[in-house]
Amino acid sequence: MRIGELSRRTGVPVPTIKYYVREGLLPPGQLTSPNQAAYGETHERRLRLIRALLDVGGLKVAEIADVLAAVDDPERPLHKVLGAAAERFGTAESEHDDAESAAAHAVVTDLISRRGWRTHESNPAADDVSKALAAMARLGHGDFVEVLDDYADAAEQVARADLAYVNRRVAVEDMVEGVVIGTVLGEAVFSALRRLAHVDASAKLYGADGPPERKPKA
Amino acid sequence: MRIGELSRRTGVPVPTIKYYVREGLLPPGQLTSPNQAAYGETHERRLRLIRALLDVGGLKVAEIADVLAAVDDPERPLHKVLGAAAERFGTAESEHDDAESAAAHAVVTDLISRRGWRTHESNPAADDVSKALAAMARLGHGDFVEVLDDYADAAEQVARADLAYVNRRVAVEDMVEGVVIGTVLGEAVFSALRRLAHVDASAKLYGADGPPERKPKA
DNA sequence: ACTATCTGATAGCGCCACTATCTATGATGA
DNA sequence: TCATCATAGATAGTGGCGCTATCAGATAGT
Repeated sequence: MRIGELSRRTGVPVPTIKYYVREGLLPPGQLTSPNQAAYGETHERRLRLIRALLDVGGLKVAEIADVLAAVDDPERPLHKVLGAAAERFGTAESEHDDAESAAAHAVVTDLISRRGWRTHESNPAADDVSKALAAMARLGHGDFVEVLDDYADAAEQVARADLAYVNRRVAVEDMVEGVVIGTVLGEAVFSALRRLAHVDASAKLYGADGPPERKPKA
Repeated sequence: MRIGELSRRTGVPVPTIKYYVREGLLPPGQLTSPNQAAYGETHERRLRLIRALLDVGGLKVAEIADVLAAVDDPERPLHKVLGAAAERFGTAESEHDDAESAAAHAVVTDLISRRGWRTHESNPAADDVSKALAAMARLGHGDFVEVLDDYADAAEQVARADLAYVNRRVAVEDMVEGVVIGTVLGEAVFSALRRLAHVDASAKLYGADGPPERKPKA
């Protein structure tokens, strides 16, 4: 298959495919002459994965490059693969070391130990949680922590479902790719389901006509 | 308070504050003379909300403008407020009408009716779900639909917790703002908790040393 | 009076995901 | 054979976004 057909099959413009190759997202085609290259089904599949991660998962091109490099490296432990994608926040950068951040960090540390989660508070995801909680606290929603356990229950349930899914189809496809797809696209699925469930819960709580009348802002 | 102090208190540079005012995210200060304006605590609070939505929630400035316009409009029904923020995907645009999209749409319609969710398949979030499922199907993960009910269970649980939280503090703060904060920042919290739970579930399933050895790609 | 600060306006910057254009080469078909 | 088309690889440009720099003219505080 030449690049034109790859483009036709996936709907990705030819210059964009070349761009992905330049950025290391997609391996170059097999050169058959100085200006002809052949692409196979692995290219097509990889290209679809890239577009899904971009369009549905919302990852940036550089993040996708990291993730795919991890996917392609058989030495890389599976649990490190997602660390490459997990840095959706600024990671460090704005190091608020105020009261809210400290309190939020303590809450997260407590949550992890209380639930017996086999992870460490140094996990970047733990920082993300405390960053979000600290932002909420600064907005006067410090008591959001009271629903954290409900959230954690649901997160455990989702994680169990994800792991079972990946584990079940280990022989069928490459497992690591399955983890990436399940994690990134699964997040998009869950997020949208949550919005649907919000509508439902709201309808059940307030009736079909929506919530009660509002008071104007102070 | 003048703009300099507002900037100092929130850590947002003065030109950025002016930019937010231009973009309609922040109301202008009360003019006390042709070139002096006074800002109050509502401005400070609003500014912190903007930064949280931007930094933690990952919303775009234009989306924040929509959401805040809805928040400030007392006529707007509460359940419409989040529609403004819910369009995190391209909404329509790439209207794949292939087999995968049709199948995914049917799956979502079935899920909604099967669970008795009081929402309609025309909800943009439903499109988001089917878009993600269709992308998965194209990647050979069509059987991800089998975990959808686990996801939906968890989503219902989260939604119930969110509604209970918002409902409980209705008198304390403005309710609509609480919904926005809970929804947007809550998503960030849940997403990070899910990543932590993944690590834990993976450790429990495979042992602390991570998953078994990998096979190289075909 | 003098300096720091302010408003409002306009222009520019840096990043990002492409997209356009070009040259030199090779494939394809009447 | 030869005209036409597609391709590889390289470089430059585009449009959107979230700011950021600079300026003129006015005011505040001391």
